[in-house]
Amino acid sequence: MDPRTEPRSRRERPAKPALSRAVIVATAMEITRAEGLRKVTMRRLARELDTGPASLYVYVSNTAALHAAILDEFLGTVEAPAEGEWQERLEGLLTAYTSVLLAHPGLAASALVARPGGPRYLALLERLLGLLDEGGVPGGRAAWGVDTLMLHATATAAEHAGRDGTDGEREDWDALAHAIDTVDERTHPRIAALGADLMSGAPHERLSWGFRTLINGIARTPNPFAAPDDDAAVADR
Amino acid sequence: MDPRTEPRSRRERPAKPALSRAVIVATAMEITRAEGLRKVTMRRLARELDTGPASLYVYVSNTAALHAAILDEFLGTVEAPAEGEWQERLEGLLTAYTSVLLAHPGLAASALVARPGGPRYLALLERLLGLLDEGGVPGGRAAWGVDTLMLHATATAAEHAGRDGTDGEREDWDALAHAIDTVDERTHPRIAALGADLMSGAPHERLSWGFRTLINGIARTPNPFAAPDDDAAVADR
DNA sequence: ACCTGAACACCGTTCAAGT
DNA sequence: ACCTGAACACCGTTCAAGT
Repeated sequence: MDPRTEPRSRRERPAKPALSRAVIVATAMEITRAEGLRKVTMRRLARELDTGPASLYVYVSNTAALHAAILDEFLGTVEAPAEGEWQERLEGLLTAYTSVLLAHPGLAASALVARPGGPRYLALLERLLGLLDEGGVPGGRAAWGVDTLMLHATATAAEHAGRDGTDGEREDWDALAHAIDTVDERTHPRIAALGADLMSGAPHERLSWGFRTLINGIARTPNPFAAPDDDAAVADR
Repeated sequence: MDPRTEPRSRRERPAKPALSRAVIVATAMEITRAEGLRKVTMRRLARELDTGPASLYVYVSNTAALHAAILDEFLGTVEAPAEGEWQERLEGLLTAYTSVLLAHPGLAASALVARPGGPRYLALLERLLGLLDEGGVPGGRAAWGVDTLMLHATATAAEHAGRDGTDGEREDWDALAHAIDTVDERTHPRIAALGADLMSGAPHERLSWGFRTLINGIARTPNPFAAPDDDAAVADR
């Protein structure tokens, strides 16, 4: 088994795989895991599968649909915490969702634009609604709130996944921090007064505060479309 | 001045404009207004300016920086309402910001990724912080909350600007609505119970509820990083 | 009937070679 | 010293022509 004596082709191709939707999606997920969703292009996929890009259109209607299928697949890996108060489990589930998006650059941006509706998405939705119900949040508020919570998680991930961390991103942050630091206190009194508070906190602390903020707001903001269920009181935290 | 007798070249070129950052940004804004930010590419811009794409890199470091400059310019057109309670004016200002993003497809997506830090962005931030201060929201919560409010507005706009409204978008929505309608009530009890509530409400009603939800949450969720200012009480609405 | 090569219409960015 | 033509390395999608 000495790797030096073992002959090895540059890339092991077990014959040529028969094309199918399943093979395409599986290959796309491999690329996503290795290099991020941005590299999952029709042409790249075709190259990987030893065919021309036109062939893929027999199984996948377009790039957006392919990305949506990959997203739903990844949603299956979101794990909910098993213990704690309902708020903690809710926050944990949302944090896990955010982490999955952050782990694969480009996934978040796609989740923001694609209307997800696959089975894994529905399962995640159900879990979120279950936790809100457990916390006594009225149905109408939970129904609208769950969208807001998902949007917050997705948008936060998209914001962070945008920057490749390479170069200009740090500069942008520094530039904003400097602009806030040196702002004219006559024209921008509030920014000057708050100063460092505006840039404080690690990303995960900001995310956690955002979830708690939303949960508190959802619990106490009546949905004007739902049956009157406004008597519920939920404790702040 | 009869337009039929007035000779008119296919495109009036007042000689060839001297290249400069200002000319590039101005031309880019024209394209954005007419066809959306997505059409603002280095090559398209170069074509419009009668030169090669390489020439633009003398004045603009890359496409992302150009898009950020355009965004900040558009932020200057966000108008705040002059009357009403602080919550109404805050919601109005955020709605105006959202409308600007929605008016120019691609702007929202860019706002989500680019760290905005231009003068118009700072002015908008100041106005938002001023309104939160007027409402008695403690500084630490306002400092973190303002980011959350902007993110919610930006993400909502990005979500809606993604769909060109052309074709597959309606199908996606119908598919999700159908999936929710026909969900198995044993595996997905909460989705089944809430049913139509999950899809109810016009986009602007959802957006408004989202802002109110966030404002309510921000006012009553302590910022763990700021000085203790937890005694503030703000009425629900 | 099913599949796909080749084409159409684009991209961002760099760099060597010109003025 | 300054500017840019041309090249490199890509895109998504369609459709006529093949098997």
